[in-house]
Amino acid sequence: MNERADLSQPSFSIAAVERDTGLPKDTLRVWEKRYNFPQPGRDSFGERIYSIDQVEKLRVIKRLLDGGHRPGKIIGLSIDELVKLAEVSSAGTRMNVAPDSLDELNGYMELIKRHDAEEFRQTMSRLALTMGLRRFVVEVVAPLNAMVGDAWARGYFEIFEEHIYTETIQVVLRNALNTIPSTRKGPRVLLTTLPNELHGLGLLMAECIFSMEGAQCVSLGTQTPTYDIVLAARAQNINIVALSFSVIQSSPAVLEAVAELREKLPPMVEIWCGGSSTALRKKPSEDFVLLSSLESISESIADWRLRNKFNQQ
Amino acid sequence: MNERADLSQPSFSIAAVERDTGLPKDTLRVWEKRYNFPQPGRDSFGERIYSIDQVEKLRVIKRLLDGGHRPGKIIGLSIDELVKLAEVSSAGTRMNVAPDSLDELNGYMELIKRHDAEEFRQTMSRLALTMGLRRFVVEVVAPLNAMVGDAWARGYFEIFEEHIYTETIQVVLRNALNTIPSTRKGPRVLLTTLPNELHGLGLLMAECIFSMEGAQCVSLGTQTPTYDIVLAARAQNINIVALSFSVIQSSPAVLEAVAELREKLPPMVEIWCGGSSTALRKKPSEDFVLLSSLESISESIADWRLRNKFNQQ
DNA sequence: AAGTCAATTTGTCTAGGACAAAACAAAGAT
DNA sequence: ATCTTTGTTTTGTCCTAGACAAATTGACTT
Repeated sequence: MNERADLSQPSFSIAAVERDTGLPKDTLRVWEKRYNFPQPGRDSFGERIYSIDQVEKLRVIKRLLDGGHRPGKIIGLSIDELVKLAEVSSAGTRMNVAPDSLDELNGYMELIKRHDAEEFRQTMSRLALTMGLRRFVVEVVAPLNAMVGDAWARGYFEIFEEHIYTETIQVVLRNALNTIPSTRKGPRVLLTTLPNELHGLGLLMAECIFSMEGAQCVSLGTQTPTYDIVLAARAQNINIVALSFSVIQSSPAVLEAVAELREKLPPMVEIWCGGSSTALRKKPSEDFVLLSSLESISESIADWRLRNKFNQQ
Repeated sequence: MNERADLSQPSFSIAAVERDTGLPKDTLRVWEKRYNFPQPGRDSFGERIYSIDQVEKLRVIKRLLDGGHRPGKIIGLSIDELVKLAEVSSAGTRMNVAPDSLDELNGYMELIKRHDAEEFRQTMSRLALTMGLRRFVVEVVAPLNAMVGDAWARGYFEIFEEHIYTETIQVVLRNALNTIPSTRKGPRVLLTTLPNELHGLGLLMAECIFSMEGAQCVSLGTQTPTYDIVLAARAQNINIVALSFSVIQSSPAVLEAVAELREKLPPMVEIWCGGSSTALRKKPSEDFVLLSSLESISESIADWRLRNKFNQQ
């Protein structure tokens, strides 16, 4: 019950571990039996007490799991091997960044690491202005997201540094969004994520691009149940429902939820899906339009405009 | 697994109910045995399936529980009786609203209900400007939050309407925050919530007040593990860690987490806790400063300034 | 290459039992 | 009469051990 009762010997209850790692209690217990890790100690009441080392290893494991690795293969590895694995798996994500801009991006990373939050925020604001919002989102924020995620998995970034990064970018983007004059002409786009998906930054990035293309955006924030998306689409007279997915979700659940949504929504309302989730890319589906990258939002919007030239509201 | 498979007959798995109500699976199972409610049906695999009615009753019960009621006394009541009870209990919270401004507030509620999001946003923006940010937060946003929560618990608001409300207020507040010139003189305040607490609006409201008082705010967003709060406080040279709690958390877990934080943070760094959670109010604690209301932030800051007159940075 | 089927892995559910901590109620002391 | 102390009840969360569907993998066929 009392985690970290002592500074020298911090210990976590199973509830605390669930809270800090996101791994359900049931899973922690069954791993203990199946993979012999983690093997927590027991307090005087026979309840599990996890060490800080175990929790940290669990965090890295969780991250690799989200990246597509399987527990049985990686749980036995040492923390060093896990970290190395995290580096390898993340290398692919950064491919599409020009090598010369990589130096710049690394410079921004250092700014965060140096904990100069104010300087970082100003730099980002300036960039957003000089580059233009779209290029800023596509060429700076998107790759930085990946790099920050990597840095965390590698242990180079602490969670709080990731939080500061996320918060800062959010402020900059929201601020930029405010400067875009609202329109009454473009498609009405509803932006949200499904339940269990609480990564709101991708959503905000998408909203930036959509707004730049002259769409009328209505954001519901994260975690809207499918039923409520249908209700909201009706109430807000929506043309396009845009959903953002991060890696965290399991593939079939995602596809199923989208299929369900497709069934409930009027046929006129389109569903557009984007994000880094691999689930979307597996099978081309009639249910939704795949936004394979942030750039493709622009194309899809242009496409939509052509299709709806005559019955545009 | 698939909640709401059908619009006409939505059903929830135990995991879905936990997510939607905040009641842990273990608790749901033990209630079933002890109080004979909820009595979910079973699917072909023998797994519990909860009806929408049961989930809605559970939501009201959770709300009453957070308000200090006890399960054994209220679980047997009908949904109507529960709602009545909820109205009575929440009446106390709204006490501090002048009766004439109640009409105004109800007007804003109607605006949301009418799904005129743009109109609502403009109204709020205007209010924030004319009233001043502090009065706007204290006299409009805070009571509206409570009213929206009530409306939702009573089934008058859909989830998506609450989402639109939250999103809109967030935009307005963040926008207002941007206009406040940053200072280098006040206390450095770290704002965040503990894991499991994903209600970010309270945090944002607090940030507004803090900023208006000339504090230097660093927000980590929601859900920062205690350990990372300590790291962040060190890295950012923080004087005050401000935590926001909504009703969702269980009392002992909250107090325990705060105690843990107190132990890990340098004695110089103060912990200030606010929010609607009843847990904080139970026992006066040496561990933290209780912010009983948004207004009390101002007093506490003034107090802090006095105490730290000479060693201010 | 692409689809089908079986084997394996993996998460989450079930059951009933246990027990400490919180909340309450009743008796005692100031 | 109000405050402490005590015992009793309520309540949440943990435990074990087993089960099984869903997800993934790998081998086989088209």
